[in-house]
Amino acid sequence: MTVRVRFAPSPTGQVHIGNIRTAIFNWLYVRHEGGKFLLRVEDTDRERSTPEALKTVIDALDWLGLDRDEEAMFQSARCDAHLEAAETLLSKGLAYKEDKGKTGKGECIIFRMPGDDMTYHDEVKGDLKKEGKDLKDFVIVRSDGSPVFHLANVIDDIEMNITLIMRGDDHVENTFRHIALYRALGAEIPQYAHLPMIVNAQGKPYSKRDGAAFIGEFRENGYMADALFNYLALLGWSPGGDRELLSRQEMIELFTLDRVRSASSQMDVKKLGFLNGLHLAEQPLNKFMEQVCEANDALEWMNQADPGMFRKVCELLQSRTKTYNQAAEWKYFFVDDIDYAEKAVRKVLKKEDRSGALELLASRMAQLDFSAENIEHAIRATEKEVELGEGKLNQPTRVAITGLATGAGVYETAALLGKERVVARLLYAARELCV
RNA sequence: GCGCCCAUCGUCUAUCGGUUUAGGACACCAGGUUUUCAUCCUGGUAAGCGGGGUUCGACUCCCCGUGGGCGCGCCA
Repeated sequence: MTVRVRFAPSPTGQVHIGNIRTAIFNWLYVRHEGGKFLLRVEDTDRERSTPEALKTVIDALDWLGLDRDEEAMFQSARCDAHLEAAETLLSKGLAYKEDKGKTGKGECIIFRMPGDDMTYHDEVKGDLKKEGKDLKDFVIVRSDGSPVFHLANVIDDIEMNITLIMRGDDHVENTFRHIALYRALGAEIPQYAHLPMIVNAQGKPYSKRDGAAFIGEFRENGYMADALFNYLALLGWSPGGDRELLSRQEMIELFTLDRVRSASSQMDVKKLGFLNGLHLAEQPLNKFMEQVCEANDALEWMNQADPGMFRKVCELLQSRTKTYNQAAEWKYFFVDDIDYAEKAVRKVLKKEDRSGALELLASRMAQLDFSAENIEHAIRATEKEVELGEGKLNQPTRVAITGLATGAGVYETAALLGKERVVARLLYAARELCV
């Protein structure tokens, strides 16, 4: 029998990293096994399940490359099937009607737990058992006639022929109920695998209060899909050995459930950032450029940037970029009116007056055949002339021509900027900023 | 309260009873390279929650304790 797994989100808003991590593990597992990855939209909450929320889910899956193998199932369309199953259980005496008096709407349908002790094997947590006395009957159809999660979930998993259910471990206790339902319905019981939670520094479930928690936020913050995928895959799973930077293909080959941990793990944004830098640097230049543009499409100057120049800037800065959003700093390459980082100006230009040196440098630069090598010589010569130590004029030059204290190599940066801009900025800095 | 689950450096993890002075990565610290910036390189600090067993031998198995998480809805 071919392996079939599903990702079953409720489209009620943003997609949490814990949820998407569950999707990633399901996907990795099924791609490793050569089975089918399916999507079931649990949209029974008609109030909160909006088309926008559904689109958010789809976008998140697509962004991360979690491709599905069949059309999605919508739970809201399955109500009749759920109710029919409830009737079957009722007719077999496996469920009963009762007015628990909580809603004032009359009787609901309650599933009768067999009362036996139950055990099942969890693919990540091992053998789990629960005593019969702790397994209580539960409502499967509300008194208003709507099916409850447990029923809908199981019926749909049966319909979709799901062979392994991988989900968050907050569902561990539900599993006993679900298995009882499977048995009552005479369906083959799937395998189960429960994934530990992603927690914050306090050990509590990681939430938006702890930082970026939704997949859309990471995307907006300039992270790469491959890096987030890699990072999240490593949260609770390890291929063994010392491997961390992994391609999707490698992860597929290496992914097995017996290497999934059953202890919760803490989100570490710094490590994600590190991994992101690695993945970013590995990209082909064209791909990198494309992504930078996409991530910064709100920046007017970038949209209007000369393509040739933009390419050169990307080439120069790719290796030192951690997130796509950092490209917002590259503005000084493309506009005449640049922003100066106040702190850099104060520390590098004002603290010790470099106006004379910069003025002199500007006049030397103006005569130059403008190559990185010649620029370096010009800076060296200027330092000598004004009796500054070697290298002392590098930072002032950088701040003067870029407005920032960090960037690519200053000679290359100046060369790329072009003589006209460099000279103008040096003069401006010497006359206006050094005082 | 009851039930279930979990427990290795600050963090993510390796270790599937013995090749271990517990390895790697992030972070941090110190040097070096870069006559600048970012990288990069080298080194360092840093862990088996406590107590009992089992065993020739335990981080690894068992029990108790402690701590944390989850569950106990006509939510999903």
